[in-house]
Amino acid sequence: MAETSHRVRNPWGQGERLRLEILDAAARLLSELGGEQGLTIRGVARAAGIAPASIYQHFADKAALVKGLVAYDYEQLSAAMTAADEQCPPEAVLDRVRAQMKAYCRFALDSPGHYRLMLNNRPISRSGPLIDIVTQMISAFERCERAGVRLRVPARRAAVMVFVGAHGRVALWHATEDPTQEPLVLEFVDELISLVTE
Amino acid sequence: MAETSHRVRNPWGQGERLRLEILDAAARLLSELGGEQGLTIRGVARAAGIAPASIYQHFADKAALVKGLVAYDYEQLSAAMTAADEQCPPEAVLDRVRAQMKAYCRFALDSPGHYRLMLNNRPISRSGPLIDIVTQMISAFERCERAGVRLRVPARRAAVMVFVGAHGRVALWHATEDPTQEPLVLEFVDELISLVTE
DNA sequence: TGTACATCAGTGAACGCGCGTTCACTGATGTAC
DNA sequence: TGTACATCAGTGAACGCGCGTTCACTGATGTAC
Repeated sequence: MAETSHRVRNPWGQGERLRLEILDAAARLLSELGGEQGLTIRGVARAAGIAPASIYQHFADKAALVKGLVAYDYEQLSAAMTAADEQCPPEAVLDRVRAQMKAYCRFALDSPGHYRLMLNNRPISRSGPLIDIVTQMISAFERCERAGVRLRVPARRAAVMVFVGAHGRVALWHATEDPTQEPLVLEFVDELISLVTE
Repeated sequence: MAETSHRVRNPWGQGERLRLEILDAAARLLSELGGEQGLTIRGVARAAGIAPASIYQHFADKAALVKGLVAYDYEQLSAAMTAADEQCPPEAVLDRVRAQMKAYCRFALDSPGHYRLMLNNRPISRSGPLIDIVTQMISAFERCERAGVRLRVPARRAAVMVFVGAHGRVALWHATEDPTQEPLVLEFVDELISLVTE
């Protein structure tokens, strides 16, 4: 655990680097622990190889650190979904919906601790990163409709149902962590999408 | 907080009563806090008006206390669903499905702390109280099929999709705790059911 | 060019707190003889 | 009937621990003159 050699401090004027090192260490810790309960200032400091007091130069308190970590995670998730979308041929509109939702699930499956943290910090008001993701899915379904795909419910409802269903599925998977069920989670997305389309 | 008068001890031979008093106090505490983080041995002892050490006469350790509380909660949830089922005329098969799922959601809406605790303690293996609930929903959908209700997917899949969707919806509601959205959660159940039926 | 000082990155040691758990105990109520 | 003892319900005080946070500090690197 303890570093054998001491950390070399960042060069003059580069103090901001430590902020990222701290977030990185916190992210690693959260992945290892799989939950918020062990995510402590002292633990992060140990993981980053610094003194606990050093964290306070970059984050006002523990809440600010967690908030920073959540924002950091939402960026990753959002980027992964966009990348999955762009991987598809632009005219394969339903595949683009599928790819984005599966990227969402992939993130949740690969980083359960992160996902739980993101969703347990009262993230939903009338706006916010999670709402942005839902909005993105709504757009994707509207694109389907414009391309002639028949939906059994309005695009907005379809997006919400698929998103909510996918969240329910990954949340239940988190409750088991049974690796053999992992492919079933992604199949569930296909089922959901085929239920809202004709 | 502190009791003004001292608790009167249970009569000779009735020591087991305290077990229930402890579970009751823990349940109350969990409702007030809305989360596991403040559910401590010392907190429960305070809420029950006893000394922390007294808890160890009935529970081996904190984990055993939490386990006891979860079992206690599953009994309540299961009973509520059965009661809702029996409230309906036996031949109103779809209403019975709706009533049971809505009772499930009611519990989750009214007792977020309890619901989260129940679902975050790795409750899902090949058997267990949550699986029993899903099985009960599968039976309810099979009953619908036998009564001539047309399902768009097999009864088993329909039950899983509705259950997973409902869980997703309440879990997202927990992330907001916006009371104005509470009726929407129950409407979502109707939407889910109408999606899997024709 | 030297030198005094400001600024920077980061730390060591301490604080008070609440936690889970243990252990020897207290005092009331039952039972054996 | 009394009395010694067992059993019961429950406790007080202490333990060691890890936590979040504070504060005065150290030592290196820059800047003003």
